[in-house]
Amino acid sequence: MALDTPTAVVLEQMTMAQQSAAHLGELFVAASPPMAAEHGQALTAEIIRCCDRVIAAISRGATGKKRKQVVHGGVMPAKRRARGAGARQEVQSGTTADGFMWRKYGQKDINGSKHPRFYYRCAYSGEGCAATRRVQQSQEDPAAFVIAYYGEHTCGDGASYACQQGAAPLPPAVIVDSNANAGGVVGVVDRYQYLESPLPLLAAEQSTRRHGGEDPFETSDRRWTSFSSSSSSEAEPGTSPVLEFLEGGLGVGWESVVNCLGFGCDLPQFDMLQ
DNA sequence: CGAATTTGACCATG
DNA sequence: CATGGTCAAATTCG
Repeated sequence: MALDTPTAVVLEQMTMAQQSAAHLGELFVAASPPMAAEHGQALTAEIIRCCDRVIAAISRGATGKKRKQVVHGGVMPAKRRARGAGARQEVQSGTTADGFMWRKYGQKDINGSKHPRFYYRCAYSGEGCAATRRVQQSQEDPAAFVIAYYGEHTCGDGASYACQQGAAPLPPAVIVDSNANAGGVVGVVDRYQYLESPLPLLAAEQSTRRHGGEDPFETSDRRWTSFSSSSSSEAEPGTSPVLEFLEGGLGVGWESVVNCLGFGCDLPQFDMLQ
């Protein structure tokens, strides 16, 4: 495990922070004064975005040493991602829904792999958003998808992304260190119960389920109910789930992140964080 | 009928 | 030259 390197710790903690914020955002959905709910969701979206930038910056720094710099003659191209270029983040998840709107632009059978690989770009790529992701059904666990994220969403205005549908309902995920040789697991984030997806199934999942004979999804008990009808939105009388969550320290060890930063791990340019 | 997906071709990379 | 990532015409979907 690479958890003993400062960079890995920061990456893991920031990812946990993202998921915590996403969870908090869901609690705000059910918050009693609609005004507070709105502000709460905006704030959690902001937190998620900040974490996203930190992860991106750190990942860039970590991979930059190994990645070959392709120098183009001054023109923009950079269209095609270098083969095997490291993902900004790689997660293993039970669903391909991550709160963002993606448009599929390709599918490919991969040589050693039993399942095809799907290529998505941000639904707002037309507006210049460069975010991209690659989804592949896991070999060992056919019920899981390995999702690699590339690029960053640029379709946002600071509080939220145009392509983001509320707080990201991040499912339990295994965060994989894409910089490690054999895709070493950096950390396991399974602190939350399985969250229902507010989104319609994406094409990859739909087609997988449709044609499935021994398809994992056909036999799965998982139910995909609407987000708003989730029973978890009913708060116990007298207690606020939002407050409970906050009192629990956001569920994230911020100290370890701060400590890590304080001990001077070689973080990349922070001006990129804006 | 417009929008999203599918699918085979194209092409960069190693 | 094989492989993986992207393009774009054809097709399907809502």
